[in-house]
Amino acid sequence: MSTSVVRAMRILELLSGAAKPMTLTSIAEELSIPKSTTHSILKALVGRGFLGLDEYQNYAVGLKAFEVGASHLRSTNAVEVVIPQLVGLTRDLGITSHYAILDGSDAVYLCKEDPPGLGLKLASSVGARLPAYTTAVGKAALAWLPEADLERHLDAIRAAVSQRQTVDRLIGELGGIRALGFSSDDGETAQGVRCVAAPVRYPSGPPGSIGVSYLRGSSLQDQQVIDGVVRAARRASEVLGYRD
Amino acid sequence: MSTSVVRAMRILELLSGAAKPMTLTSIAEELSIPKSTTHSILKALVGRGFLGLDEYQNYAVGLKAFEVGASHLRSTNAVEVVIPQLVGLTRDLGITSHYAILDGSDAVYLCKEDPPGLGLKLASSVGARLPAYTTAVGKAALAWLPEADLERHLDAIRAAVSQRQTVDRLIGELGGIRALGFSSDDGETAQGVRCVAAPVRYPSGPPGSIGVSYLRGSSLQDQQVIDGVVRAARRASEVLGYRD
DNA sequence: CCAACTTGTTCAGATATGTGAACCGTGTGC
DNA sequence: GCACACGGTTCACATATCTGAACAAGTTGG
Repeated sequence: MSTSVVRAMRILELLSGAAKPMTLTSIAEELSIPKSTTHSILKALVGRGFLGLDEYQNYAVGLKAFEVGASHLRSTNAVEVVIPQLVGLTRDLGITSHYAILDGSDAVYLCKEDPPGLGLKLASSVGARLPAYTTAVGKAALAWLPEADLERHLDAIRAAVSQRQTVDRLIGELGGIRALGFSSDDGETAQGVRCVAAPVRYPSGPPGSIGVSYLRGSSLQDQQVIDGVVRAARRASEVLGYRD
Repeated sequence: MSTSVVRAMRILELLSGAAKPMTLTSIAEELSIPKSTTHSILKALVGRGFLGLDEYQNYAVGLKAFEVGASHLRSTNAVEVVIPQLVGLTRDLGITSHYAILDGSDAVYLCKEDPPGLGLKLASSVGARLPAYTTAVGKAALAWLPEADLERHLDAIRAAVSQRQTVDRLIGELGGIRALGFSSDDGETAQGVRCVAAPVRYPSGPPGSIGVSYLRGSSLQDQQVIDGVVRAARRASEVLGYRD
C-alpha cells in the first residue's frame, strides 16, 4: 500500500546517503524500481523542490527537503535548552560538542557546536547517523533508557549487527556507564579521538545525550572533560524539568 | 501523475509550516485530500520515519526528514566556505549573521551564526523562507542576478505579490543596491531591526548572500557593519573562485 | 447517562497509476 | 563516421491505488 510514497521516501534516503548526485538509471537500479516509475516519481519530487538537478542533470536532495527537515529541529524544544549548554561546554573546554538522540539501533546527531578558530570545519556531522553502540553519545542514551525501551532498541541492534557477542558486551558496558555517570569511547570510532558523553533526561520519554570529541594527548585533563560534560547534561536535564 | 507522491510532499510542507502537530482529519481538510487516502499516505510517511507522532498521536515532521534535509547542506559546498566568514563577521561585530539563497520569489536561510552570550537564542531561523523583496539578503541576491535569471525571479515575485507597484519599486531599488555594493533593510521586516547584506558570487550560477541583523541605535557604526559584511561576502566569493 | 460530535479505520468498486518494451537523443570509442 | 552504450522519455495495458460512505472508538456537553 502506498507503494509510490514509500518509494519516493526511499529515493530521498538513498540520495541523502549518496556521496554525489545520481542519475535516474542508477537510482532505479539501486532500489529495483522500474525506470519509468522512477521517472514519474522523480519528476514529482523535483516539481515540489524536494530534489534538485545539479549542473550535469543528476539528482540530489533539494532545498525544500532542507527546509522541511529544519522544521523538525524547531519543533524539538529540547534543542533550545541544549544549545546553550553546548555553547558553554565548547567555550570552557575549547572542543566540539554534540547533542544526539536514539533512533532504533542508531544515534542521530541533532546539533553541534564547534570551537572558534577551527579553520575550516569538518564536514558537518549534523544529521549524521551512526550505530549507537559505537559512539559515546549512543551508549550514554542507551544506558539511561527505561527497561522496556531498552529491550526494543537492543532488538534493533541485534538485527543490525551480526555478532551476538557485541551486543552482550554492550549490555555489560551499560551497567558500568550508569555507575560512572558518563560513557566514553577511545578511538573506537575514529583513530586517536576520545569521546565522552552524558545523558540529557526528560520528565517523560527516552533520554538524549550531550557529548564532546577531542584528540587524545591534548592538554585537557580527562577528569576536567568528564566533569564539564556531566554538568552540562545535568543542567540541561534540570531545565527540561527532570527531577531525580 | 504521481498524485500520491505530490500529496505526500504537500503534507510534509504543511506540517513543516504548522505551528504544532496536526491530526489526520485537519491535514486532510487543509489539503482537500480524502481522509482515507490521507490515512494511507500518512502511514507510509510514518513508517519511513519522515513523520512522527507526538504524545497525543498527532503528526509532526520526523527525524528522517531532518536527516535527509541536513544532507542538502553537506552537498552545498558553498556552505563550508561561507561559515568561516559568518563566524568571523559575528565575532568582529558581535551580531547575528546569515547566509541565504534565492528560491523563486523567496529567500531561504541556509545557515547562521549567533554571537556568544546571547542567552536563549531566538527560534532558529535556519530553514526559514521569507519573500526575497522584504529582506536585505533577498535583495542582495536579486541585485547581482544575471539578467535572464532576474526575469524569472521577478515573474515569481509578480505572481506572489498583488501590488504591481511593489515590484516596480523593487526593480528601481536593485540598481541602487548594485551601485552601493550592499543592500539594507530598516525595520521593514522586524521593528527596530536593521539588516545589511552583500552578495556571495559564484563562477557560475546565481549568487547567494551574507547578511547581518542588529538593533538600530546600538553602539555599532553603520559604516563599520557595511564594511564588514561587504568584506566577508567578497572573501567568500574569492574562495569560491569568483573573479570580477 | 445518553446523544451528538469528534477522530481514525475499513471496505468494495471506480479510477488512475505502475509496468516493460520500444523509442529518442547524446556522447564515446573504434 | 559509424556503431554502440547509456541516460531519459513515451505509450497502451494490467494492476494497484484512490474514493466515499459506512463503521468503530473515544470525547464532549447537556
